[in-house]
Amino acid sequence: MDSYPTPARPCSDKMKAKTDTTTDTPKSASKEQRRLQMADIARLAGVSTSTVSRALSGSPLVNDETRQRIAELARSLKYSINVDARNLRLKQTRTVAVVVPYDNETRQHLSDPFFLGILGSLADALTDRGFDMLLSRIDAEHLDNAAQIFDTGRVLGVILIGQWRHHDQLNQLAARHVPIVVWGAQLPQQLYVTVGSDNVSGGQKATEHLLQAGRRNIAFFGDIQLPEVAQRYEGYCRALAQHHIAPDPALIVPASFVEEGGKLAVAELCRRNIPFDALFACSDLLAMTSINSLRENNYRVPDDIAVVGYDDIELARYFHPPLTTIRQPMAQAGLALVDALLTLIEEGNTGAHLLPTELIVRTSSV
Amino acid sequence: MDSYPTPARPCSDKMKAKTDTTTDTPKSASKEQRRLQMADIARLAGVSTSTVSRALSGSPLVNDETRQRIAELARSLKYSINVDARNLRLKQTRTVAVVVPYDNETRQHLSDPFFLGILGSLADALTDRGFDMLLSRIDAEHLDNAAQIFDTGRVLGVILIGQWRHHDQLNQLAARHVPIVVWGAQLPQQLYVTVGSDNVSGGQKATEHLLQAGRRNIAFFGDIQLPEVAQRYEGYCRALAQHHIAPDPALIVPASFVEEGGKLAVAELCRRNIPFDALFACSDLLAMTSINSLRENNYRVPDDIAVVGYDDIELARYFHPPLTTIRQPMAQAGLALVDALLTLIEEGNTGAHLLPTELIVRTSSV
DNA sequence: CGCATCTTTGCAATCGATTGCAAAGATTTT
DNA sequence: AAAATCTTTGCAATCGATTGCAAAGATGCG
Repeated sequence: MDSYPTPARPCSDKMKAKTDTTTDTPKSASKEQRRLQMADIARLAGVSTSTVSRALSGSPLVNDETRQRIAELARSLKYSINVDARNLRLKQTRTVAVVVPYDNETRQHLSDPFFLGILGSLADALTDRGFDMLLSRIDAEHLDNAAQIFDTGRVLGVILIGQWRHHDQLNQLAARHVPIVVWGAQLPQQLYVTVGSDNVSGGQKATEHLLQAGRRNIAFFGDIQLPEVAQRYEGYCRALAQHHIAPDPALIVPASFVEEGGKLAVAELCRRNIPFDALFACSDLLAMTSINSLRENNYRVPDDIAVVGYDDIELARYFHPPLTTIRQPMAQAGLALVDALLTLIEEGNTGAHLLPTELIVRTSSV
Repeated sequence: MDSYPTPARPCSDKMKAKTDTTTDTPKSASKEQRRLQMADIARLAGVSTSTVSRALSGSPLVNDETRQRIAELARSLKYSINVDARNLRLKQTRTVAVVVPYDNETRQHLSDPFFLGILGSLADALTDRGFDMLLSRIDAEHLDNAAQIFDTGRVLGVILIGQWRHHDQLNQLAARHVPIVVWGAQLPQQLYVTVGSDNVSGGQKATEHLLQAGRRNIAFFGDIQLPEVAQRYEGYCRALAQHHIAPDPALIVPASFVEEGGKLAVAELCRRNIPFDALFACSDLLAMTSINSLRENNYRVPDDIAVVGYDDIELARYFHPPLTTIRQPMAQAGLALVDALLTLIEEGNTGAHLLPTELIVRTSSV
């Protein structure tokens, strides 16, 4: 592995010192002016860099009038402090890593609208709190690589969007004291912090809603290997149990979130000729592709098949028919993830955070 | 403005020096071990930091066997280099800023699926080339604030997703030699680099397609204040002109990209009782919300009104009816933006980049 | 007027890496 | 065996900021 690339443009200290004594190199200085630094401000203000540093950081050790002058100068020259140097000296940073796993097999990159939405919500939450956001992608099969970005010291913690099947890797990270918060489901023996919606009650609400509508053969579309989906499935089973219905294994289709998941799942049900009158899909995307397939197979939605999705992505309401779904509070999600990370760093692990879900009834189910 | 916050956790150099001579402070050292640094590796390997540095960066100046040993040690201890320190010394960075404007009035944050998609595509392109991505948001009315992140020295350039109406501000940035590439339309007297799809030909293709289908009263939905939309409008006019049709001002509705844009636009047309048999919407989102409104007003799509969108977001094909649209090549977009930025930095401004558009015919128009 | 106190500033060490140069050790040449 | 060369390593300066301490200047008090 080529972890430590050779620097592209070496620079010679001694040569620099030489040219310093001479006047400006005419060629490069003409266009590409050197970035402004604190020493420049100091020179122009006739003070030392100490004073500039103190002035700009609001230290009481500097005369008010001096501070004004320096601040004005810095502003007028559009000087911005070199954050790398500052971070190095202070051993601190205001940057948070946000990591999005991608599935190496399906090459599915950052495409699910729900995850993209979370990203937007995170950008908002971090910006509001004055943090920068370093976005990166990692192979979903090696979530533990998320630690690397932390080890480089550029970020104070990591937010990982998507838990996948790698509970163990995440536990290892937590054991190494990597400050990490994961969007996903809370699991037993979990050392890391999760933020996620209450999947069990979400699944239960969706199923209960379909049962209330008189449906009895409710198909479940989703990959139970994924913890979040597994919990939604548990909610599904609970709701059925309350109505004294045993879950029918034939109605459980392990549809993945990939592109044609819904199509394949519907085809599977049709092929096996299994009667069903409702469908709970574990994501809105899955619900939408499923509805399209149902339509192609001459099922009417909701008349023949009532459909409930999950997520409440923005387009759910614009779909035809508008999608009944379980809303995960996206705006809250970003805030909750950021707060969880900051709390983790300051106070240690305070456990998992569950966000409430809400049944949004539109016309795909009634 | 509070641009220079006071550091939260000051650290005393002299005190550090004192504790260094004593043994470990039992309390803090027990759990929160200090981050590993090059000096540690050097000490454990029995060499100097120079050698470690050279070994990890693959310099030929170090003995192969020594390099092996050091590399192995670093790997086993999961040592990662401190990127801030390295960047500071080398005066270089492998980080690119990606800036997404948000509309302060509508508080519309990062929600259009197309922009989110570009983001994903950028994340891919940057990761592939070994760059990190620093994501931030700025007020769309002050695009020039995008320079600030560059002035801090943390990024080698800026990619701005969305041009809005602020051609002038962007030109100022370019004049200041901020390396910036903008997703948007090429305009006259443009100093900065843009990457965008060929909006004129895109608009033309969409309109031509509707004309071919025999439609004659084609409504145009979009905010012509935005350069990209203006160009699509120009394409619309050209196509009409080729068929000797004069654009009818009554059919031009300045729908914005906000949530209920389509609904309002359709309502406006209905209210004014203007006959139309086709609709070209300047984004898929707009097309979708418009179709929903049309349906509520008892128009059939495409029988009564043929609709063409723009973008070809993933959900366009899953919509009902599946959306005819102009595809902007999203995956290419990320690559093109990154390449344009790198070229700009290395070779200076080489002009605007136009990506081809493609008419994707689905059932909303035929 | 002299000395103590307070306010304001600058010097210099420091953060963790990189690299030119010098020098030690190994190897070859004469 | 001595000199020349090559290989490998370490020293120390450097990147741009921060901050403890010392010191200069201003002010107050007896």
